[in-house]
Amino acid sequence: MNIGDAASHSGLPPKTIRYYEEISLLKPGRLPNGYRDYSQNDVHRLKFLQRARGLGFSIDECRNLLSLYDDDHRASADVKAMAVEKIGEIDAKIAELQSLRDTLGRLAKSCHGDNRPDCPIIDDLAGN
Amino acid sequence: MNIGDAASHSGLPPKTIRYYEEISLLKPGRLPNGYRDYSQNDVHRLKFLQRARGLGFSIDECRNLLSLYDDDHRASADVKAMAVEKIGEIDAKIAELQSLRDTLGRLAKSCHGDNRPDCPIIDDLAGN
DNA sequence: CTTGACCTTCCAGTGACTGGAAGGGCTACG
DNA sequence: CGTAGCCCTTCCAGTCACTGGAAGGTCAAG
Repeated sequence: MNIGDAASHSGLPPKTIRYYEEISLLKPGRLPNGYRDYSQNDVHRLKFLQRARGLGFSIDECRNLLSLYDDDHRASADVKAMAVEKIGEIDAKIAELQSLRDTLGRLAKSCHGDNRPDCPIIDDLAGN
Repeated sequence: MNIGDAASHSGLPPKTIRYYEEISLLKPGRLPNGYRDYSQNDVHRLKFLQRARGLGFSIDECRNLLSLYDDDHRASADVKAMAVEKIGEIDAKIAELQSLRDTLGRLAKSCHGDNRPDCPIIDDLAGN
């Protein structure tokens, strides 16, 4: 299967797929004309990567997940530990964004938002 | 004021301050020995940038905010519009993370997390 | 005079792609 | 057989917002 087909089957752009190969996340075969040739297994890996990236795992984490995926004897606890840690990170990020949102919301609410120049948002940013 | 003092007053590392100068967010004076010399106004701009970046504004948005900050006659509506747009982006990001969190939480909960190899998290990533 | 902290510039790397140029391959149509 | 148009290849550069490090100049204290 050509890279274009692998792209449409996996939901990843060709550029990204080549990049994943460059950083050794998969190694498709090659046809005599030099074109990459993707097997069903390669496409599975690509879909796996697409989902894991979509869930917020970094490339390095994906590499770990793939090696767990490849290892039939791994303990599910290893995978669960990664998921739980990632959940913690996501929760922290949500809390941080929530606090930003609250601050900005408060500022926006206190700003009359008309043609006059005085603006509590700018005042706050300026430290007043 | 030296860059080190500007750094401690603004809460930004010297490297970042030099970078901000490189991308024309401020232009401190120079002493005869070549050292950068930061005025009170420069330090205000740096603090302003530190707060705005902390609120999640991009560098380009900060550039806009600074030009609004510099313009005594700008309408507060202009600033409010940026804040409101940013709030929308933050809300969207929070919703996205929340959905990731829910998915991961569901997967982690369904995984027994023991020494056995079968793992619903990996199965889900693999598309099963 | 030396030590150590500070400053300077410049170059390179991060993460995860993305865009574009230059060139070769493949298929269909006239 | 030529060519048009799409797909493929590699390689280089750019993104964003810094960050690290090397090589060297400056300054104050002891």
